[in-house]
Amino acid sequence: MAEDRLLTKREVVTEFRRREILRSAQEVFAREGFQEATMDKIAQNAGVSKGTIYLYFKNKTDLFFQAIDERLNEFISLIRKSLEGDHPPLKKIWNVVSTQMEFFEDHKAFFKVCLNIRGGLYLEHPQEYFERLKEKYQPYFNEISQVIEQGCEQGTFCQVEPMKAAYLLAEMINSLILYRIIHETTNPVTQDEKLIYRVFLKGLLKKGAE
Amino acid sequence: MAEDRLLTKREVVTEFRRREILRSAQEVFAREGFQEATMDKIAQNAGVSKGTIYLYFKNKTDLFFQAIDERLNEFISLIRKSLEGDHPPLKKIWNVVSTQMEFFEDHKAFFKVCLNIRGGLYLEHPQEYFERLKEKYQPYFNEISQVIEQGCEQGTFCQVEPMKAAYLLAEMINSLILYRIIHETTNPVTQDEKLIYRVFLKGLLKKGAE
DNA sequence: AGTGTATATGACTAATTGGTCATTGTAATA
DNA sequence: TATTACAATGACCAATTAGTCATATACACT
Repeated sequence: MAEDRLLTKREVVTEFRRREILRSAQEVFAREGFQEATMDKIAQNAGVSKGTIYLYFKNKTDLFFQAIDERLNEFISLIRKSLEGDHPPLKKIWNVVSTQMEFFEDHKAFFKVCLNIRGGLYLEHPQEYFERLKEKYQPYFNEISQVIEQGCEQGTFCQVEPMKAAYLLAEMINSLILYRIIHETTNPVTQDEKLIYRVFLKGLLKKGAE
Repeated sequence: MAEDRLLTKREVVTEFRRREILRSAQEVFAREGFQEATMDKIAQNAGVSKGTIYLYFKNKTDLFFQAIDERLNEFISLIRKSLEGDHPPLKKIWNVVSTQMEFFEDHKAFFKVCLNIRGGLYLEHPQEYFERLKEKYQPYFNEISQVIEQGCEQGTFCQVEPMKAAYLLAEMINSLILYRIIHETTNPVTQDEKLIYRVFLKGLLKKGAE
């Protein structure tokens, strides 16, 4: 922003509205899924009228993906942060596992939506939106796959396609989240983190390497 | 069936219709997802009129879940078969991996739908349907978890919660299927199978065990 | 062949809901 | 305070579609 004059009241309200609608949308979509979440419900939940939503968002699909987008940004930046610095691959993998587990634990409702749309498997939306999501996810997989590649080069891990291994890891984490949701587990996630860490890493470890 | 007299023409047609509608539904749901698949499309695709569908199925949701149910039966029975006989856990795990990979490879479209509804994460359907699906999946997880338990007892695997490990394995397989769908891979699945087998098993193997 | 019964049809209905727009309200500015 | 420009509203419209039902058709049985 070039100017940093005080915002007028109108600008403040505008920004507030936008965020309030997004927040409401995240809530309702997470609770009811895309189809059942009507614009009226979202509007009411946000304390605005339906027409107002259309001043801020092009249409329902647009609102849906912007709602997801916001959370996804948060997630990606957390992962990024957990990979900062110069640590050995083993340590970094551990960071990914625990960061993701804890984020999803904190946002179970969001996660439900996310699982449904990941990979563009959730039909009934224009392809382009999925393309954008895929791009958005890309850095996540890239970073993990880089870590794995490092491990390979250093001789810690045995030879694997790093990108595939990254997918493996991501879904191993998802699987235990799923388990927790289905079985309504509320135990601390620590044990699950350790399980993944151990299986994944021992699976990749080169004989003799530590 | 107590009697095995010849079926009348009417009974033959009736059975044929039912199967044809189911097949059509599987096709359209897989291609378009639940919402976009209209009863008219399914009817047209099956070569019957819309009203006819309602003679065989209660409503759209019912048709949807019956369509899934049929395929799921097929899948479960394949897995069952692959676990028959008295083989060591390592061999059995291998059988699960390759059976599932190949089944999903042959039914990618179905798999898309399945991923979306697994675990009841696909909202906008009555809960009871998910409960039934969950039950249906249960034997799959049970069998795998038994194999793992065996491995633990025999001292091949290290101590893990067998059910969680079963979830892990299932999702590891899913992850590579997902990878194949997203990247439109058509390579033979063999390599992917080996990757899973190796990571999962080496991850579980007890030190010193083979 | 004739008759009764079960099945098939598709025009129609009712309900839902995304999106619009004329009207009303409100903040910024002179 | 008066004026203007923009924001908010919600009744309304158009489109979609699951499900129905009166009518038509085809089969089974005598």
